[in-house]
Amino acid sequence: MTSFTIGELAKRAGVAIDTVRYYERGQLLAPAQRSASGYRHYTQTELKRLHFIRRAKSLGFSLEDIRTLLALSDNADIAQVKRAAIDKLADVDQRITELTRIRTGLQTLITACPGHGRADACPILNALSQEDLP
Amino acid sequence: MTSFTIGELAKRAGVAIDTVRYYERGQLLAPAQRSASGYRHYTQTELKRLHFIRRAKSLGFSLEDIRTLLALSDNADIAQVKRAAIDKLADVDQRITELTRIRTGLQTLITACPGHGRADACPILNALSQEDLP
DNA sequence: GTGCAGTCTGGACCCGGGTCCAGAGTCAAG
DNA sequence: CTTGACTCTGGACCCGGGTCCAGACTGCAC
Repeated sequence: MTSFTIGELAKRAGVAIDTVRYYERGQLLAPAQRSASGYRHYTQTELKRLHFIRRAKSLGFSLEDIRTLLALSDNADIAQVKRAAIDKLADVDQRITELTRIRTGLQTLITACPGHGRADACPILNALSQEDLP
Repeated sequence: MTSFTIGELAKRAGVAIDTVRYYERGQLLAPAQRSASGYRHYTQTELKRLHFIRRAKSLGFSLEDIRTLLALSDNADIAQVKRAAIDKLADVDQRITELTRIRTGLQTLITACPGHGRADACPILNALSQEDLP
């Protein structure tokens, strides 16, 4: 089985070497082996695992979330993996809803603001200085 | 005009006293006055401002973002206010777009996952292990 | 066998957003 | 006037998620 060094691994995954070691400290990713001299050696398995970590992170999972996902996937507990994903989706939906609400508010204010004239004619100033936003 | 102490303010806004002082250090919120002995005194105006800060924070704005939003209300130049609001709107749109991308990814995986059976039938685990990362 | 790139370790540092603490001063009830 | 709760300041510390050393060792090519 071909193996490669930490530099190779990092390069193939597009992350920094320090990040790989950081993940190792955080129990997310261990090298398949160590050489006699202490060099870390990785295989496709670890590369996939690292890809998994990066992919999950890009989907908004924290490293803590990912630790959990990895533990589940090591157990092949599909039901729990699906539940974790559903929870995360609910999270994301919540954030989108909130942002959409503020977006609407901002849009309304911008549309109503003439962009010139007296300060008390500016709905943006009025809304921010006096009112609770939604 | 009724005023209250930092403890009152913190309690009414549901934040820690230290957080109020932290916001003050970060130029987000200053007391209306200081007593002769140095005690901070706040009014409804500051309470509203603090509520605004917490709301904006809960929506995912950084304190830096919030500083900008709040600066709008201190600014007499309506054209500049409007421009800043438009910038902020673009920010919000960007966040929504990013979150929507994440949401779509998650939704697709969840829909395709049977939630039971063999691990290699779980698209969540499989997708997270793929090498064709976005 | 030497030179240079790569790797090792431990620890410091960064940023954002707080949180906690010590020691001193203040306010108000009893 | 005392006592207990509150507040003041400056600075240390925490967490997450890295990033960057220094100094020593290793591996490979020439």
